Amino acid sequence: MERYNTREREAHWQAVWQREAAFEAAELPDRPKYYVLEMFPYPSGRIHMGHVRNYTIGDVIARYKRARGFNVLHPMGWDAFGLPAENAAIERKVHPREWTFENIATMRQQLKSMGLSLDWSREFATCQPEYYEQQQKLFLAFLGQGLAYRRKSWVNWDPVDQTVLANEQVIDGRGWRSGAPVERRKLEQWFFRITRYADELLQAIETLERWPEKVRTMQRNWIGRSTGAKVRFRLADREEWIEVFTTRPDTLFGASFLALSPQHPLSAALAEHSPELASFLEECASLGTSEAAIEQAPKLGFDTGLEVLHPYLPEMRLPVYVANFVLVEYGTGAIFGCPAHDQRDLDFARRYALPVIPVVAPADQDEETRAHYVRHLAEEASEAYDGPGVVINSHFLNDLEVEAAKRAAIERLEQLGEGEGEVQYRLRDWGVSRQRYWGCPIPVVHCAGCGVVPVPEEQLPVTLPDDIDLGKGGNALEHHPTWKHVDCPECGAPALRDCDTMDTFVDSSWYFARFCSPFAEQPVDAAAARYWLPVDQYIGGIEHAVLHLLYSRFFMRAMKDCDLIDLEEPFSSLFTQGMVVHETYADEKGAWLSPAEVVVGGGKAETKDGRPVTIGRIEKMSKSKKNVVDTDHIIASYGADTARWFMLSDSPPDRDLVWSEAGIEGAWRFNNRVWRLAKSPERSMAAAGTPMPDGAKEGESGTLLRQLHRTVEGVTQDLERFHFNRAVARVHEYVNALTSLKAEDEAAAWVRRFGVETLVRLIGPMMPHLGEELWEALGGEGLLCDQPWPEADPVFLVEDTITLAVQMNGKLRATIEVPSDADKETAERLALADESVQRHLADQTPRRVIVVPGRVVNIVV
RNA sequence: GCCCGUGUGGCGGAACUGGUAGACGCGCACGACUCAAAAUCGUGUUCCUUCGGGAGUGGGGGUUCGAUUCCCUCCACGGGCACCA
Repeated sequence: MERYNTREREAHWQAVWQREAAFEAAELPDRPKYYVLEMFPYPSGRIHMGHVRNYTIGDVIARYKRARGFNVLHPMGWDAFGLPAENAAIERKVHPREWTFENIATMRQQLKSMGLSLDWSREFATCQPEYYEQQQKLFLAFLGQGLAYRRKSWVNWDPVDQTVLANEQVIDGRGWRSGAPVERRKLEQWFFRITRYADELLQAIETLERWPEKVRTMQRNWIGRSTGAKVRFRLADREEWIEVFTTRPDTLFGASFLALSPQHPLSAALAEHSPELASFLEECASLGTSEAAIEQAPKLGFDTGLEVLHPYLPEMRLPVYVANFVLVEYGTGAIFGCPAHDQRDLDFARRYALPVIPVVAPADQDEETRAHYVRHLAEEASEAYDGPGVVINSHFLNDLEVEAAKRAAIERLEQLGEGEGEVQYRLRDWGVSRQRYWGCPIPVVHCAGCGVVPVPEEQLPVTLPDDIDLGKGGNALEHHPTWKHVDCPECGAPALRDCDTMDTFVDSSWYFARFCSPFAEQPVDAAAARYWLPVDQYIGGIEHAVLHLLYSRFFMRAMKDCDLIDLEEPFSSLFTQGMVVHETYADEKGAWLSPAEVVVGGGKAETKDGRPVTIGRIEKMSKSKKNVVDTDHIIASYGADTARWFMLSDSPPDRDLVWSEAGIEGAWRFNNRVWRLAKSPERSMAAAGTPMPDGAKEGESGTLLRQLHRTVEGVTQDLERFHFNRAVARVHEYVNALTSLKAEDEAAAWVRRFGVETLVRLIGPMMPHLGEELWEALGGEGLLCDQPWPEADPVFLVEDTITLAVQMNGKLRATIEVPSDADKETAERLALADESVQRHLADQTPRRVIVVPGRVVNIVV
């Protein structure tokens, strides 16, 4: 039997699409646009199954929207700066640029073999000077607006590699590469003022209706808005104040101490005159920052000997501690401790024998219970009470509910001038400086006389030097003999370039906007951006739920404030797909085995030479567990369409997809089945373009026609809702019906031909190569990718008769055929007349009959 | 600890707004074709059953004529955040 040669035919159609420039987009103002984008890949080496899934989903949407008449933009590029390139350079002695572009070449080829409807004419890599020049312009624009600024900040410092580490690069308090204990250092760093938009970014989450609720929640939590008060505690004996932030001003009368962060400026100042404090601060700095270390670390403090005055009770004095659990980054870096109603404060108070003063009690306690509650909490409890209730022991706040007490407390603070209501965010400004070579250079010069001087626009781009020695560790740009030495653009005196590069998240925060006009002389061309943006459908992994997606939202606002774009929200609809996972295999010694080394069948597995294999957990594909399936191998064996079909068929796209050999085999069978169905001559010959014969609506042909239109309707709905697995199931059902159409008359021949043509149109977005192949075989005009989407004819969506379920007391007893327009009385009469119903009814009289037209008849006895 | 998800056959999963649970696929079994195998096609496949039925969507309870769907509660798994004052 003739077989479908995927390798040859898929390559053929890819070449045709390329030759015809089928997917190159242009701005066509009279047509509705649709911008679909998948998160662009980091060129790490090769495409993995996660990419295949991501780009398959995006391509289905792109091709479907194109068929629906949209002017589709579907571009691709490379997130090409980053640490792995530098590591490869060190390990393999290749230049990061060379390594990166080799990977890009490989991965581009792999993506092309998937048959994606991408506009390759817009391709760029973020490491190209043409791209990062524009990014440097953005940086300078931000600088001009006060959105980029410089300040000293605490960083994770790797003393061996001589570099700053991101939080994610610190594992159990040690540098991820050097293994050396990480130090806290204060360095001059560049920041983007994302906090300026904290409230706006939070508010606007409500408008992102087509984003997953999960992502919206994560962003809300990340921004972390909390309302409370700033309170000034005056130091006894000095005209100085310590500011604290609290969300519980209602518990101020329960305060028994103040605590400063070890990094609080006052802590450092005091340590200058106190060796004991200095050594305590050192101890705090050396403590691990890992989760485990934090969990186990006791609450330690150092009594500074200072005292502050209570803002409401000037006669009351509170001791000031430095405490290891107070974060410098949040609030003011200082807290007041209310042990009765905060667990951490209670732990601390018990350790240092500080007073515990209950000031909130659960409402509706009788006198005795309350007395017991207060005594217990004050004297022995190890758990603080942070529940609701009424305020006690608190002068003017007494008997108020907690929320009312907060308002009253703030009001009094403001009257006294000792504080005011305030909103705090967890969100901090975005530190973008990286002491790395392979990134976008920060376009400023440091001049002894003029300070920080922006590089003038005509001198951009500030390009990375090629002759670089990455072997020395630390910042290679810093070590470069000549690169950093320039004349100050303002005064002409010898000056130094900023040797830091930008965080790679900067590169990905605006690339989607650049795709609208990838070769423009400014970051974005206003007309192109106005036409294409926002991205209508963005697709990617949940791992970017916060950083990338939040930074991009920030960037659009920042660019808007620089008059570079007129947009706030970059992505109107977001879809986060699940991971591709696979069984893990281990041999008798516990060593991991790759799927290629294992033969699986009937729930058992062994190696190819017959040794026993243990089937382990299903996990994300990873090199370390060896449960990786090679994409090239799959595409070479089964073709891209089969891989795509399988990606869509088994699981809903937002859940994890279990890759299985059996699953891909099933998709392969279906691929061939459709090919044979459409290729068999008796099905494709007759009836092209002729009007529907009279008899087609009757009998077997009529049944198939109705199913055809139902399928079109259903698949359309499914694709709109990202229910690809259901669309696949529907197409399966439809193919089953189409194959079993037995009639041989003229009407059947016509329906068969029309049925196959419709099938080809429906599978086009999902299996595009096979679609083109069969479109051609059917004698279709032009390319399938330019054909309109089939329309369901409502006439065929209504049935003459419907099946009605008949229940007795909610249990199914029969099904009956009734005319689809039958009224309640008819349905009830037919149901009661049913033989099976009569048998179950015996002598009983129905007490009640509920008829839901079109659904069910329930007889209650 | 707090905040989200998710629990349905041997497996992946369907079931729109409370109305025939298990669509479709995988796997398995049997059959057809074949000298044989592969491929292909067909039939069956939730469990129990005395073949009348009965049970069943993580467990328990509730609302309803009727619950996978709504409410309460507990359990398991997954994810996010986490000394955030």
